[in-house]
Amino acid sequence: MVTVSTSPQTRAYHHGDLRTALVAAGLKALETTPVEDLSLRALAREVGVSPTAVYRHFPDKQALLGALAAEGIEQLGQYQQAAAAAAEGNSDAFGATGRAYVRWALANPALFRLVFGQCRDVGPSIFGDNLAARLLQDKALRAVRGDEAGAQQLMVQAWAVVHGLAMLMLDGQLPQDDALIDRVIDPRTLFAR
Amino acid sequence: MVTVSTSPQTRAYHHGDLRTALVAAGLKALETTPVEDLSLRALAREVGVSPTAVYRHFPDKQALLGALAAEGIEQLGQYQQAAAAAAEGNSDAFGATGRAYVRWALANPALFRLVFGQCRDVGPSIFGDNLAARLLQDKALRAVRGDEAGAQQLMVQAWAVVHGLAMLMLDGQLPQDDALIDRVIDPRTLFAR
DNA sequence: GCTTAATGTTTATGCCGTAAACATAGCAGC
DNA sequence: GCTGCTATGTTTACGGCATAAACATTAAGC
Repeated sequence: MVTVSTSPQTRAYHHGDLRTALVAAGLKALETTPVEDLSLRALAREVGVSPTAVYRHFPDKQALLGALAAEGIEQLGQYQQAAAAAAEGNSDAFGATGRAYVRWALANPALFRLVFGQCRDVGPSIFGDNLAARLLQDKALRAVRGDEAGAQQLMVQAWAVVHGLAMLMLDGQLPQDDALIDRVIDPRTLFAR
Repeated sequence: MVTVSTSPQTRAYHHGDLRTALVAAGLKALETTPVEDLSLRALAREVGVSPTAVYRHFPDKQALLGALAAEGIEQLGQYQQAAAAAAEGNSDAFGATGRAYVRWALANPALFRLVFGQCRDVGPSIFGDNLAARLLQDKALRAVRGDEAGAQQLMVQAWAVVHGLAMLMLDGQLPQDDALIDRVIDPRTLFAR
């Protein structure tokens, strides 16, 4: 059979960079679709490839989700870093990174859920070498002026507050009210030190 | 056709109380199975009924999950109330209910997730007439000695901490360490008032 | 240029949720 | 006591899913 270009753009048999395309499509889909509604077939369709082509680049669905989660935690870290930089010198720079955490979650609900919910056997814990984790550690250590044990406690407490607030808002248990975020992550009432 | 008892127990065409049996089977399944692996067909199989019999009692899967969630929030409230009663007069009765929240979550991971994660259009927010919500409100109000605005803030902060801690532990981001729960929910360092 | 490995496709299996049509049986009124 | 209605199950069917296996195409190295 002669490979005549009958259509405007002849579809190449090989995609070129399917893996990247799939991750991009996944991230885009998560902007409007909850993670549990994400399907490999839909992604493949979106990218213009057969339903099982995915398996040439990911052993299974979990692996693809893991790649998306890795992108997510990276983006979260960068968003927090920007907020921290903007609040540099501010009396509550620590709080600023916490508020950024919650705001990023609200802006990227599905991806946020994926990052922290799908990590059963996928990615390492946030206490890896990712930006968000390093920010948390740095800020906490600074807040307690070097007290190691105190920093450890503060870190977990702070993480719990912002994570819990984000989750409750995402799950509709609390209104997604920006002012409420400020009222909860309030340095005057939150921690006693 | 004669209805002869050929088998030890003749299976009645009608189950008797299928709805209750399904909920019970669902709760039992959630003890060992994550909520996303729960299937109507498996539940029907468990109860000994055809795959579609479920639809005589629930319009769809979400409705069944909603019924399970309702059971869950009820159980959580009772567990917290027991803990609160045990800590009555204790200087940190408020903290006791918070620690109970986290411990119940760790003991019932799938059900806890269902209660707070599946409520998109299922159940009302926890701020309904359930026990857990009332406990939170009472304890917070007492902690601030009647200050309404302060109680509101404290309530959300406290809920966020315990919910975040529970989630992070369930998702493997923090070790499920009982001592860590005590260190996080620590009245001396958690809130400044 | 031929071989080979990488990358896609086709086909198939066995789950799933759920809709529609049909079967059974308890019960209400005569 | 018979009749018919309604609640409750069953059967059958559909389309979608993840994934496995066999096959096709193409790019890259010798």
